Amino acid sequence: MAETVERRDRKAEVRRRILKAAFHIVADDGFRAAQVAAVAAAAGIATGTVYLYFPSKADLFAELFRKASSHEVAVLAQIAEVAAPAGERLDSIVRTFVHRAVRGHRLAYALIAEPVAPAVEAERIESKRAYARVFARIVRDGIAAGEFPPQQVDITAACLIGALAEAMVGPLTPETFGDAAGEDELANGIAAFMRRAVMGASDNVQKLRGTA
Amino acid sequence: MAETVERRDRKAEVRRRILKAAFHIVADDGFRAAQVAAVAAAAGIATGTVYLYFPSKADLFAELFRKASSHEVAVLAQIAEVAAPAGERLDSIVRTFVHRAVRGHRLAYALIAEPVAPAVEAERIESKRAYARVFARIVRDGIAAGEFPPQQVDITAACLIGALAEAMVGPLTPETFGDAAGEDELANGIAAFMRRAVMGASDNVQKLRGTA
DNA sequence: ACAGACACTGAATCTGGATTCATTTCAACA
DNA sequence: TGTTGAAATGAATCCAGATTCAGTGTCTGT
Repeated sequence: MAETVERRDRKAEVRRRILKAAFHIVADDGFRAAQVAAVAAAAGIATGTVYLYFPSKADLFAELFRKASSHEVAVLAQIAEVAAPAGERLDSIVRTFVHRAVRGHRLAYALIAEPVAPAVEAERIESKRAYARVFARIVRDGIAAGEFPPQQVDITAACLIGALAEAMVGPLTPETFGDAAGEDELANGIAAFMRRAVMGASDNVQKLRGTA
Repeated sequence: MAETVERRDRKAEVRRRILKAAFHIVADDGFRAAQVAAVAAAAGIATGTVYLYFPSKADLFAELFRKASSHEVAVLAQIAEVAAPAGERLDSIVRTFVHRAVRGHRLAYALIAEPVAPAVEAERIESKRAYARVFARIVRDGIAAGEFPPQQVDITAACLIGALAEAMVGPLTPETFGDAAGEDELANGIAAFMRRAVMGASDNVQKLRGTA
């Protein structure tokens, strides 16, 4: 008979191992390579065993996606909390996002743009909302501080994550990765776009202020 | 025998009928509802007949996607050619895009965000490039006219189409369509975002200029 | 009116994985 | 060491559709 601790730990450990194996497959070769049999093999268990820990493939990968993307969001959310002008925080976020995406380009592509099963797509949509909340907070702060002009915060936030994602899709696409401009140029371009988009100003306003 | 004009016309007509039937299915219920058998039934032919006109389902829907999306792009491209300040042209484009998307929301969702087969996804990527070219042209004109500040045009263009698409995904999602703000508010919000993003100014600069 | 050639039909086949489950192995307790 | 329930196995099964093709019309030119 016997139930506890040792066994519970062992089960938890196997579960973690499955998620880890699945993560590595996705981070290396994307969701396209992520069959249940491949995950099981990578985890060193039999195919059927996966189903003792997850009700279905969709559940497994939805959980995986949620964990991976919420980690990414958390990294950015931390930056968003720093005590600094909103414009600077936005800048840091873009740079961090681009840097991490380029470094782990296959994973980034999987999280941002790779076709996935509907249940996983639902997690992606939720993750975009989470990113949008991070942006929304910064924009609200910026408006409150008089740094940004008044605007429809939720729309701005959706536009910002959309802009960031789309600007990265090209450069991250596995078949053509590496073709495009360098990371810095890309980050600068996106950051400049975003600065203008939220401030309606940046350099321009500086210039005008100076001129005035 | 006989490669008659009559026959050729008839074949072309059947081909058109298949595409039209497929289009209606996608426009009504999305790609998810678009099985070959359903298309055949809607076109009033047998399943196998579809394969006399298209080498595979993927080819059929790739062509369909290409036609539908290039029509949308053409509509916007026409607006982009009008002789008017770049800022105004951008505004018209957003309004037209939002209006058409809301009116045909199921189709818009299918073209913008619905999960599709890889071959169709490739067409979506190409269509995004086409949208980006329309934006790029306007941005270039705006810079040349001194209306917009210098910027990395290709990045701006990618960001613009990303922003536009992402801002529409929420409102267009079939399950929640109709929940969100009205069309005008949405279009205004997006247009304002884009104006700021390309001009780094809009109202703000006006204000500052007036103040100076 | 007939022979080909061509076009259409739709039930049967094929396919790539996900999922199941009868069987085997393991681990804890007597 | 034997018994028992839990855990693991992986080959067999299932599945949803795409694709095929042998059989059946339909048209064309003579």
